[in-house]
Amino acid sequence: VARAALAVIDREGPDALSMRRLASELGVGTMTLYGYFRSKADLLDAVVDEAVSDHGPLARTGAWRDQLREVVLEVRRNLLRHPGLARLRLTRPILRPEALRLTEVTMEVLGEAGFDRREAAKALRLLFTYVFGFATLSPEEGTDEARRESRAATARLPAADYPALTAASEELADAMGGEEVFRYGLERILDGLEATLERRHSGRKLPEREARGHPPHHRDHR
Amino acid sequence: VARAALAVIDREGPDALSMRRLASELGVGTMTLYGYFRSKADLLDAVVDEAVSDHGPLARTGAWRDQLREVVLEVRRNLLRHPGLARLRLTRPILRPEALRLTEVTMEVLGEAGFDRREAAKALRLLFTYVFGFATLSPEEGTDEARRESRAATARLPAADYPALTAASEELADAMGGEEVFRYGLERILDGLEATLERRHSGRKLPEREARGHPPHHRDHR
DNA sequence: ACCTGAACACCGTTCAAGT
DNA sequence: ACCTGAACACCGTTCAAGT
Repeated sequence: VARAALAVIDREGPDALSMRRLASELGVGTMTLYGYFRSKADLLDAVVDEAVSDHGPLARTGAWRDQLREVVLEVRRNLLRHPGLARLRLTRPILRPEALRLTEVTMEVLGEAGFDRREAAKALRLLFTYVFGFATLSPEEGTDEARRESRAATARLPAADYPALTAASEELADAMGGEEVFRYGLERILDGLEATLERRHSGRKLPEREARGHPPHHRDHR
Repeated sequence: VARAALAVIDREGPDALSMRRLASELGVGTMTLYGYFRSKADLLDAVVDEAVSDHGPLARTGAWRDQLREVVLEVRRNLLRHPGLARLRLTRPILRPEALRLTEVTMEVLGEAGFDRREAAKALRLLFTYVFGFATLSPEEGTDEARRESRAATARLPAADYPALTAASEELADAMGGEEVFRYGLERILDGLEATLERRHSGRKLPEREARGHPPHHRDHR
């Protein structure tokens, strides 16, 4: 039942999915669907679950950095498989056991790498925020148009007031999406996690202020 | 005109804004709005522009890392000022000159730090993906509920199959949102950018494969 | 010209009536 | 019990008629 809804979304986008549309697609009365799902939100939850559950097994070999990359790329592949769902998933947290396998593996890897539970949870959030954010901010299907719009917008700017943007017009358009841009950001995040870990291993702990979430040298503007 | 729409969204959320609703709010006929905007999408563009334009001036002092943090926090403050708009902004690229001031400053800072244009564009994308992703994935208003749901979900899991998640149940709930979690991720990203820069300064260039977007040791699974 | 009510083609959901 | 058509309270937008 949810699979039919997923098919509609994959084919025509999430806006095309209506209860009436889906019902006629299935050859039943509209209200019949309410026998299976209490509301449309319920139905969408089921669709997301359906889509999330079909990820492959994860090879747990190699250094922690390689394993983290593997898990993030698996999440990304999952998101790209059903592009129309990325935005829906932003507001529907991952809660089902099958989907939490990826979270579990990530937490295990982070733990083995040397992060304590508190930091591992935050590192996990960073990684997932990035994959989900990138998938919705830079959807694969919209990249070409985003590039055109970016180029047009930077071309219109007065070079005197916007020297950096006009000079980097082409590079900015390129960076509107695509696998290479995604990979660059991911490696930087992994670099960042590695740096914290090295700092810890070398005996130097984080300064107390930052450990509490106050980055050094930061003046609060409120 | 757009300001009235923004007020409705701020007050009752983006779903409450309809052409009919806004028209009656303004005491005019529904179709009068179509004299100002060609469609609802047009109206929403104007609303986003309205909201984006009200950011303060940026102090450009300090090390590049501090400046980048400042700019990212300014974008975040902007997003938090109109929480209902975060999701809308995901699909509406920043194109208006005023909004591009922040982009310009970011590119300038990255350039002065030592990134070439190509890399600066990708670093910019990473930073913006993170703020926007965090704002939509972990909205301030939804954090409490997300924490409850997270706790409930991890509590339901069999500890034998999910050792890391059940052990870190509390930490994971804490990491569902909030300023400290945001800051942690931001500092990691800045660490990552710093690491690339240091690698470059020390004369060691990125290995050719990674420079082209192929991270080292990665086996493509497709 | 400018504004707008009626109408059209849709929604999600409630409710009561069908089998 | 299970299914569902009609109805309700909404949408965005077109079109033609009002001033």
